[in-house]
Formats: sequence, C-alpha cells, structure tokens
Amino acid sequence: MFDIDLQSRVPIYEQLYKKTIELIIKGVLSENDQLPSVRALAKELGVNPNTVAKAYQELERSKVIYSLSGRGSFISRISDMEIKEYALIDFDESVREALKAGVTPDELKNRIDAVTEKERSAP
Amino acid sequence: MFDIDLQSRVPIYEQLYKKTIELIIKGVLSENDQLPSVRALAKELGVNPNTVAKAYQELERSKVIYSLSGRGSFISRISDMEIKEYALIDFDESVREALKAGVTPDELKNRIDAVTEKERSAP
Amino acid sequence: MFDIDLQSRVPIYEQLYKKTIELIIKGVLSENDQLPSVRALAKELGVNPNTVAKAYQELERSKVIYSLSGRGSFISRISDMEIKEYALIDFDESVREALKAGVTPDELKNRIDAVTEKERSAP
Amino acid sequence: MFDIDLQSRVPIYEQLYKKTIELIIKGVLSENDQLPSVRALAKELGVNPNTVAKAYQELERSKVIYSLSGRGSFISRISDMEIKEYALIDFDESVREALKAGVTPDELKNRIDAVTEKERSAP
DNA sequence: GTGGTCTAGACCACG
DNA sequence: GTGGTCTAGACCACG
Repeated sequence: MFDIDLQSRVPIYEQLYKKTIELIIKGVLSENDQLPSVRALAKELGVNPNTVAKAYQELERSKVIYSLSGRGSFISRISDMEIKEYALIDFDESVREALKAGVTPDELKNRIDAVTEKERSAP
Repeated sequence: MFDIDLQSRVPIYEQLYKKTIELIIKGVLSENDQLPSVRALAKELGVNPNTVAKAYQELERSKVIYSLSGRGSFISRISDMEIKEYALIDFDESVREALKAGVTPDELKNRIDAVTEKERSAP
Repeated sequence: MFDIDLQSRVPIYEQLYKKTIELIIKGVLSENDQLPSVRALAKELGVNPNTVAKAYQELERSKVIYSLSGRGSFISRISDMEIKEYALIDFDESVREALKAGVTPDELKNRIDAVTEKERSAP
Repeated sequence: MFDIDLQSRVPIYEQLYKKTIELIIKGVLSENDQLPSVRALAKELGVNPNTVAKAYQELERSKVIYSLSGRGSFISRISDMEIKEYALIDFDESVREALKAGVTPDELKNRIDAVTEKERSAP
C-alpha cells in the first residue's frame, strides 16, 4: 500500500507524506481510519522509524491526520480543495516556466490530455 | 542578471543552471554568447568559484554551453524544441501530481488560462 | 583494493571511477555490495572526502552504483554486456589511432595474441 | 590541413602534434618539407601562437621535426616503426583492459575489422 | 552515520 | 586569464 522508492532522490518521509494523501484521494483511506503504527510501518517498509515518525508529524501539522496519544494516528476530515491546493501551486509554477520557454497555452492543454491518457492506461 | 536566492533550499549551482536556461529562453543569452568567467560571476554573486564552476560543468555536460580551453564558456546552439523539452518535462510531472490529487483535466486547463492571463498583465 | 596513483596526471576521482568498474569486472565487487563510505575511503586513501564524493557521484550518474540516502552507496546490477561496452569504447578509439599511425589490421591482431599470451602467464 | 577541434577536451597542442604525425603517415608531409611558421599557423587556426609553438617543441623533442634557426621547422627522417610504437602502447593497454572485462581475443579481432571498415568509408 | 552542498583558498595546464 | 582539480573543513538533511 505504502510502496516507496528507496533509491529515489525524493526523501522517504516526503514520499510517505504524498502517498498518504494519494491514498485518501483514491478512497483507500477515509476519515477516522487508523494508520499503521510508526514502528509497524517502518518495519514493513524497511526504513528507520524516525523517518515514518517525521512523515506522520508533517501530516499532522498539515491537519491531514490527527493522533490520539497512546492510541495511534487517524485520518482527519479534509476537504478535497485543501488537497488540490498543494498540487496546484506546483502546477501554476510549471505553467509559468513553460510559457517562458515559448510553449503556447494550447500546446500545454494538449499535453494535459496526453498525460491523462497515459496515466489512465498505466497508473 | 543571474540573480539567485541564497536562502533557498534549492542548491545555488542548480539555481544557476536553471537561470542560464531561462536567460536563453528569454533571448537574453544567444548562441555563442560568452558567459561571465567562473571567477567574475562568483565575485558578482558573492559565492564561491567552485559553486559557479559546478553549475558550468553541469551546463556543459547537458550541452547547453561549451567551453574553449583558456578562453571561457559560451552558449551552445540549442533548438527551440530542446528548450521547450526542458520546460515540458517539469510540466508533465506537475500534471501527474495534480491528477493524483484529484484535479480534473478541465480544471487544469482553466488554470492554464488563469496563469496565462496573469502573466500577460504582470510579467 | 582501491589503490590509486597520487602522482598520475589522471585525476584521482577519475582513477577511482575506473578502479571501481575494474573491481566489478574482476568480480571483487558484485551487485548490491556496499562501497566504503565517502569518509572511510577518503581516509584510507589519504585524499579529501570531496574527491571521493565526486567519483561516487559520477559513478551514480552512470548508474554503476546507487545510493540509499543515509545508508551508503551500493553496486548496481550491470549486465556483462554493459561492462564490455565500457572497455570496447576505449578499444575502438585505440584501433582508430593505430590505423592512423599506419599500423595494419593484421599487425593489430598479432598484437592482441601477444598481449593475451603475456597476460596469461603474468596476470 | 591542420584541422583541429577547439571544443575538444584534448589540448590543442596535442591535437596539432598528432595531426602532424598523421600527415606524415598519409604522405602529405615528407622528409625535409617545411612546416608553416608558428605565427602563420596560429593565425590560420585562430589559436594562440604559444600553443603552436608548444606543439612544434614537442615534435622537435620527439625528433619528428627539426628546426633551423631563423629558417623554420622541417620534417625529419622518421622511421615508420617509431611512429607506430606510440600508437601501439595505447593499443596494448586497451587490449589488456578489454581482456579484463571479459572480452575474448576473437571478439577484439572482429572489432578491428568493424572499425577498419567504418574508417575506410568515413575517415 | 551517510551523502550533498558550500566556503576559502591553492595549484596546475592550457592558451 | 580561463577552467579543472584538490585540500581542509563546515554545515545540513536524511535516516
């Protein structure tokens, strides 16, 4: 479920952070669902417990999860818009870069369709 | 010209790398233009020559610039298509991220129009 | 193991790069074997950690090794063909040079037999 | 005639050195032929006179050329074997590397034919 | 502990 | 003057 890439240059804790949000969006994780414990997940993934703990802390800071002391971590109620905001900040930036590079808005729109198509067939 | 953000978590050499490509895109730097020498740019930016040298080496490896020994570094001939490719790689990635976050392709297209509009008025 | 020649005009980081590939070819280093840490190898060789780091970065860029953040650097899976390719690029170049120098293909072939014979007796 | 590649990482003086020997082998330059003056060649190639001078010095040190003070530089009588020796030292080394990489002598011989063929069609 | 980035500076080959 | 290599060391993020 939380498959991560240890060889990636993206920090593991960041991958876990994004993966969790992705699982919520996909409906795999829902409001009030309990997350695996730090130690359990760390063991399963073969990573340092501190790394998992850091991801959970970041998720809690962003109000994506909440934790009850001694009981564990749970998915918060989170509006879709909040999640989307994150992705869109990066998106806007990449649009700006592409416009600067001389790509036209229409080319970008075609590109969206191409990527959407590709993701649908091989997600 | 090569304004960089020393506070950023993005490595200075990487900022210089991207900045150079951006300057080419904007037409500020053209084919065969000479870049400032490693030492001159380092002094101007207040960073270590090694840091600038690293950026130049990466740019040369990517064929964005070439250097003539003992003479300096110069902008290579880069096709517009190659320049666009640079920008589109980032764009595609951000599209993928947005789709994962549950943003629909149509929302992204609207977003492109919004950003385009904003850039046109305040570039 | 990683014996290098500090007097050589060949940069140390390049010697380390080639040496690593040579150790893989000889079977001394195999897939997933861990390399000594940057600091440990630097100390052992009496060179600066930055120099070793540069060699490792080049090796990683060439996919000869991979690194797991916070854990260290490891030998990638490289096919025998890939290893041979490395050696043959140099070989082709030396053949071209020899042809330019007026050596005939037959002379080169005889030379191969001579070297092979010599290596067999004193490897 | 002395076409060189300014962008190459091979020093210009070394390219000139090799080029001169190549021209002798091809018969373009023969015993007692006069070489262009340092200044003339430097101007023609658009390089620093010091660079040409260095190449000539190296050629003289290797007895490939001789110079008469005030008159210029001339091609020496040089045996083919002397020239070949240079190339063969590199060749032997590359053969050793290839053997270490597990390439068989027969594969190397086939490779020689392939390179010879390619050079013949596009030198 | 591990690699990544950076500084301040030196020395060198090449031109 | 120009870039390439290297040292000696610091600080940092990640794990």
